[in-house]
Amino acid sequence: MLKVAKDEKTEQKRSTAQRIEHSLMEEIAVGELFPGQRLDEVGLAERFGASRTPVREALSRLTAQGVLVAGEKRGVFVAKYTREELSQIFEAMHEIESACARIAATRLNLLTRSEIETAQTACVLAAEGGDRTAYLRANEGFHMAIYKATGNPYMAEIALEFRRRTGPFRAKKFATKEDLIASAQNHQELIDDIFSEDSATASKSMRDHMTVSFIQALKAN
Amino acid sequence: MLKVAKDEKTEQKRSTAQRIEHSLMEEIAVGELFPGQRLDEVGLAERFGASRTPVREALSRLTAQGVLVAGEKRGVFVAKYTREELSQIFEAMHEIESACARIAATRLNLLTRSEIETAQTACVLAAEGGDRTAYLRANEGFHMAIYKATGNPYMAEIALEFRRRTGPFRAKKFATKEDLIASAQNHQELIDDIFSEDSATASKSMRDHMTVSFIQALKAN
DNA sequence: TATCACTATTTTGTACACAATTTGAAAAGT
DNA sequence: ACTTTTCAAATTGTGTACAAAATAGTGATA
Repeated sequence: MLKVAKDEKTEQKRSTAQRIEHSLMEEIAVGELFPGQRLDEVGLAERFGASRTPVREALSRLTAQGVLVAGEKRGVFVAKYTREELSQIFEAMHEIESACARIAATRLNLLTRSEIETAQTACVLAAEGGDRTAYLRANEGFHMAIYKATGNPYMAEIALEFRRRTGPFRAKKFATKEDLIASAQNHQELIDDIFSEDSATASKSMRDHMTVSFIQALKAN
Repeated sequence: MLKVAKDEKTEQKRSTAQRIEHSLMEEIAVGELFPGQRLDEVGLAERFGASRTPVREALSRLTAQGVLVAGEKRGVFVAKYTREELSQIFEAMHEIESACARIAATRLNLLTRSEIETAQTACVLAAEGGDRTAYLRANEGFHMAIYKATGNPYMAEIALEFRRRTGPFRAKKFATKEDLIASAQNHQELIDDIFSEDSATASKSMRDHMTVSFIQALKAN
């Protein structure tokens, strides 16, 4: 198979339902679908050129993941959180991220160190270039490299789930090039502490990083 | 509405799909459906007197929650974990439970203290009666009372999700009445430490409780 | 006997249609 | 003018049918 075919497979995944699910997830993460927006089954069916059945399956799964919520009225909506709820979500994410850093610090190896550094390089490049979208992606990659370094796919899974749920809200805080550069510098300190292989230091450093990040995000929402 | 009607509503919830979802979740938690077992869409449809449509929705949601997994062959299966995977899941659960205990210790109030004590009373009663099923339920209630005491529904949500995923595996370790009583006594120590309102003590106590619990569970699986 | 190919059967994915709720609005009555 | 009731339209939930895909089984050939 050629590269193109592989890319197509990555895009199409398997079924129509999965294609719709991933498309919606992407649109929510990027912010094309804004929080609170209602998702109409028939409308989506027309948009994707499918029937309601696969659309329903996609919506159902996204709801189970917490990316969408069933409103008290009819319809499902892109999850929208009050500042209070956002604060609670960030508190939970805070705990999980720092647990990841703590575990990762005890399990580092050459491969995972290298992957974290590579991801950080991408962050720095995107920040210096002032490319906001690229930085958002690189930032995800950086945190995912840390998740992977835990060697625990289940920790990684929940960390990633929170990251998805909060994506639209965290993205807001990156307005200027200076924001990007400041974030990338924060990463560097975090890396140093994780690479010290002292779990307490790593955990505390991640706590600080996330605290800063969340306070900025709360201000922007 | 009469009490009976309310119970019926609790049982039926809302839609056929949700009824099936909860029934399956229950059966998995109790162990009627054992890990690795294949779930057949048409078979379930007949069993629940419904068509494949709501069955598919239920299976889809349970898969998104990690209770079921899509096998490499056809069909969905009750999640089955190797001892290695189980160990990783327990590690993650370990982190989350102790984070819950830490947060709960800082946010206790009269209501949540009372709810934790009530849940513990139910545990002790079930343990002394040697009623394994009742103890399993009471134990869930006890941990859920702690989750609730965090005041953070999102922490509670992920903790509960792990609890569901590991239900069948943790249940195995409760074989004799002595197992139940020992577990209930462990609870009491944990309560004392959480009620001390010192977050570090509470967290450490939960870590110890879960460590013991998981080691026993790993032995039994 | 083993391997390959082809067919048949099971199973999954999607479309469509219908039934059951719910919401919103209009109309009627106080 | 405000409440209540009724009705219509939109929307969701479920059943059924059909198409596509995959697995298992059977047979043929080397």
